[in-house]
Amino acid sequence: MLQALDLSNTYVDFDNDCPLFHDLAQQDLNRLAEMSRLRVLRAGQNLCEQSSPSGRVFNIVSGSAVVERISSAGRRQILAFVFPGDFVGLSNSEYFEYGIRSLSGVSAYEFPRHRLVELSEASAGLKANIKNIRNMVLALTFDQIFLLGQKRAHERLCFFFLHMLERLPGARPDCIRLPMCRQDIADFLGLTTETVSRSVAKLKRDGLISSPTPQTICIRDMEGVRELADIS
Amino acid sequence: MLQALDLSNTYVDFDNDCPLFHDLAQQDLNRLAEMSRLRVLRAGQNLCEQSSPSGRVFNIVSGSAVVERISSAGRRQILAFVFPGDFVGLSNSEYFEYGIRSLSGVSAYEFPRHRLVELSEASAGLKANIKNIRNMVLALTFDQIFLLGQKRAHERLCFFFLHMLERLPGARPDCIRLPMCRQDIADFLGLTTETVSRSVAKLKRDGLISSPTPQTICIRDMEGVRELADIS
DNA sequence: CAGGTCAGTTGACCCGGATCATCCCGAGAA
DNA sequence: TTCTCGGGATGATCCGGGTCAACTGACCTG
Repeated sequence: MLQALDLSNTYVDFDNDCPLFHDLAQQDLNRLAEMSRLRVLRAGQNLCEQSSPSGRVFNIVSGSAVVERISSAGRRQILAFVFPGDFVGLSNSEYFEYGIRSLSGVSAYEFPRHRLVELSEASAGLKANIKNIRNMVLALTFDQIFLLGQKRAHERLCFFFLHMLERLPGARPDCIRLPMCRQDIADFLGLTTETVSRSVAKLKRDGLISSPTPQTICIRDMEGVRELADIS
Repeated sequence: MLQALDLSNTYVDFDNDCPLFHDLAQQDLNRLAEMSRLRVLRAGQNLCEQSSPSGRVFNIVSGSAVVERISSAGRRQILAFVFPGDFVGLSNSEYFEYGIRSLSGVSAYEFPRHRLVELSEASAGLKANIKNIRNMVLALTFDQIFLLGQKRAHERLCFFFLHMLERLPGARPDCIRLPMCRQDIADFLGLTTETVSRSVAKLKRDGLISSPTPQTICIRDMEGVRELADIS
């Protein structure tokens, strides 16, 4: 990982699996590498602050982070969890409408937004990738709106586990290692930590999941979990 | 309105106030007119069906409609209300992730998505407009996620009134004419009709609003309403 | 080892909003 | 005029999840 810090190196570990870099020509990857800057954060630090001037976008390399919004009344809603390969910061209002905070040690490439946009005008591949990311984000937010508006606590949990299964690198149905604490899950699902605990307990009791440690979830009855999650 | 049906006419009432057509060259407007088709719907009809093949986008000319998602369990969440000038259908997955249903008589221009995208590649103005719309939509969905995850019933109502004040053409603080019924408001805010009624009653009692008819809302204490809405 | 801290769980209780039922009222239709 | 019908309001009751507090266990540090 350390050699990635050396930006003078022509080789940069821009992963082809990641939506932003997927199927790009080497030339585009080089351009991206030139304009990028690697940022390394410890747990609990901000990649960007809510309401600060925007103009930068990020691609997560390692670790995990939350995209969160905090109101003047101090209430917090987590808009998304982001993991290695995820691209964040696309909305281009003048100021960030959210903060991005690391859950663990995080490293991420930071790009000046206007330069990335310029390059995307010249590269059909990059442009298509950004478009795909935009659409994915919008689809995810629609799912979340439905979840918050219509689902019960234990249904939200089931949805959350399936969501993590899809998005968390390395997650498998029989072993999902959650990198976030109960408070983060609660603030993502519009619940409290107590309700998250109780809902997990209920799902365990009903034999749908097991949870050897609080951070590990094993899906026991995928059919049942899917049903409750009510995937449309 | 009827003459707009005559698409052979070089003049088409593409309104400059509307985000899609804003500041476009006459040449672009003409191209748009060529590829468009005017659709006229009665109340309760669908502009597009959830899960049907997508590939079309819409610009509302008159009337109002809802963007809704209905789950297999039959629960409904309204993702947005759309009004004259609004542009809908941008997300380009293969199938519509939502249905668009008219609340009243609606007329709307329908564009083939791929042709609109092609034209946007050639027209900087159109491209910028579409980008702005995308960003607006994303900002709105973030607001809605925060609302559904964190706010109380009467706070949701206050937010809703301010939201309508901004988005509903012709709305003024002392007179907001709501084109949707209580059930629609409830399904937008993640509440029930009864709770909507009771919350409106409470806001009236507290002197924040008045409501001469169920469809008319007058904001009496803008400061108080803003406070409760907790605009970030 | 004791003591402190912090995440998570569990129990007791409460309350906001859902549910169910009834009533009201304005718009048509006969 | 009367009847019906559908949207909205209101009352009674219930319950899911919030609130508050106590407890547990892992992991520190002195």
